Amino acid sequence: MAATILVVEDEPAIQELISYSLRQAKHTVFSTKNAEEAMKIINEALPDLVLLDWMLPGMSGADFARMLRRAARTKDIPIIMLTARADESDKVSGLESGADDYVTKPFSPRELLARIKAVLRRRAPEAADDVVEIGGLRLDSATHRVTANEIEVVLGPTEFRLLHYLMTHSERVHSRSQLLDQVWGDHVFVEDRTVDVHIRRLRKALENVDKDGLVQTVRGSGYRLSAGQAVSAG
Amino acid sequence: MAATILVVEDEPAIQELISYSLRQAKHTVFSTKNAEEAMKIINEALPDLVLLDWMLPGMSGADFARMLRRAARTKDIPIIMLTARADESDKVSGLESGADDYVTKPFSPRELLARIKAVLRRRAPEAADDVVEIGGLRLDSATHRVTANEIEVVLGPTEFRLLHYLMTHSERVHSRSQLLDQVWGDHVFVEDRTVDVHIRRLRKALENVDKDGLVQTVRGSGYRLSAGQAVSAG
DNA sequence: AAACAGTATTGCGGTTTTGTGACATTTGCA
DNA sequence: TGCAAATGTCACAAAACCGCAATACTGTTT
Repeated sequence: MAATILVVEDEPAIQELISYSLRQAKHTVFSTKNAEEAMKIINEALPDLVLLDWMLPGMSGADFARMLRRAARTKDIPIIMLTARADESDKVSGLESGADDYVTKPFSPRELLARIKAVLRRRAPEAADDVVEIGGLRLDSATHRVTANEIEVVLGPTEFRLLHYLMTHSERVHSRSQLLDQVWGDHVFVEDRTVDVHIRRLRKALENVDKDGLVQTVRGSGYRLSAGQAVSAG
Repeated sequence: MAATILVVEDEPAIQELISYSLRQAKHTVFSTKNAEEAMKIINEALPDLVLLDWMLPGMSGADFARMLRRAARTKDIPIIMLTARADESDKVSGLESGADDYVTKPFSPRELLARIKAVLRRRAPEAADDVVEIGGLRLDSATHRVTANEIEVVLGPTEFRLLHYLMTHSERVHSRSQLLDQVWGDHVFVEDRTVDVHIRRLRKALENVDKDGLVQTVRGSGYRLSAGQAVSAG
């Protein structure tokens, strides 16, 4: 959800407003007043999206958009054009130049954010309908369901993600820290012990379909999901 | 089968005839005399199809079609061109400009409707199905009716579209944003939470026929319509 | 066997996400 | 013009979740 956005807008006031609200929404913002500088920034690192003013000193926004569209490296970056209300033909040429959407000034920060969200979502590859199946347990991310023998296992969001990760990386041992990074997200400050709790919740839910044995503890290392059962001698 | 159609035609008589027969066929119609106005309408919300007169005052139909094809947001809208006579070169250029089909004047409303149906079907293979039935709930988009066990369920327009979408894309989880895009429209700006309210209204209506369990909440992800029950062991 | 270190369980307070009913507007029509 | 249906937002209640920490276990090491 949080993305890196390049804002190309010469009016300081609008520039300020946009940057502020984008940052407020957890996005990372780079901003410039003209196309030339924007180009430099893009050369450094590709943003996830470009907010481009239609009227710019020097190279116009439309021309800049077209340029981005022509270069292989930048042609897939979503572009949202900022146009002045008045003339409709601007919108037309704006979109023709390759923009994914446009927002007419004046606009509310809220609207801008909604548009950004929509464009980013549209660009994101349709979540592949991936279905994983291991040891008689089946997880379908499209329908967001986990079943075993036709019986559904009800899981909370975190347990679902955790199981998803374990299933797509089965047979391997994952330390608690690794799980926190992969399942909770990078740089999240949560106790290692919390993983235990979620593993516990996951196992409990799997007990209902007799599949709790799939989640195994590897003492001193972490956890592992494995179809091969852990046999305790004894 | 009911669709939203934008008619761009400058001759009042023909305009009238077309609008009348389209509405008769349950389509929603927007109409204008020229490309410029048409652009404004499209900026508001995308129609499912555009009926475009080849000859238009100002920007020509062909140019307008090309323009639509170039813009990312509109390039997938089906276009049917209305040409003055069976002039081969017109047809050719018409199709070249990006039209999906063409109809030569004079034409019968019947022929026009057939072409429209064909084009829409080609574009949306799955939406062509007029009747959907899931979990004992039956929705007929032709008669705009929803029934369960012979009993009719009364729904408002939005709830109807929402249910229709969910039924034609059942089992899958849809986020609120996705639902807004699909059910409300491409360029509308409303709160995510609004979806909740309509889901609520939909469920309430379905309660009358004991089918409200079909609409399920997937916490953290969105909603899903499913015939399968969530069986959670205690 | 006692001391340890690593795990399993549970209960709980605090949050976040949903469900709901009420309300202000807008829209279509009578 | 006035009414009724349809809609988008709110504010508050209800649920579902989370992460933590205290406590109970388990397997190892000395």
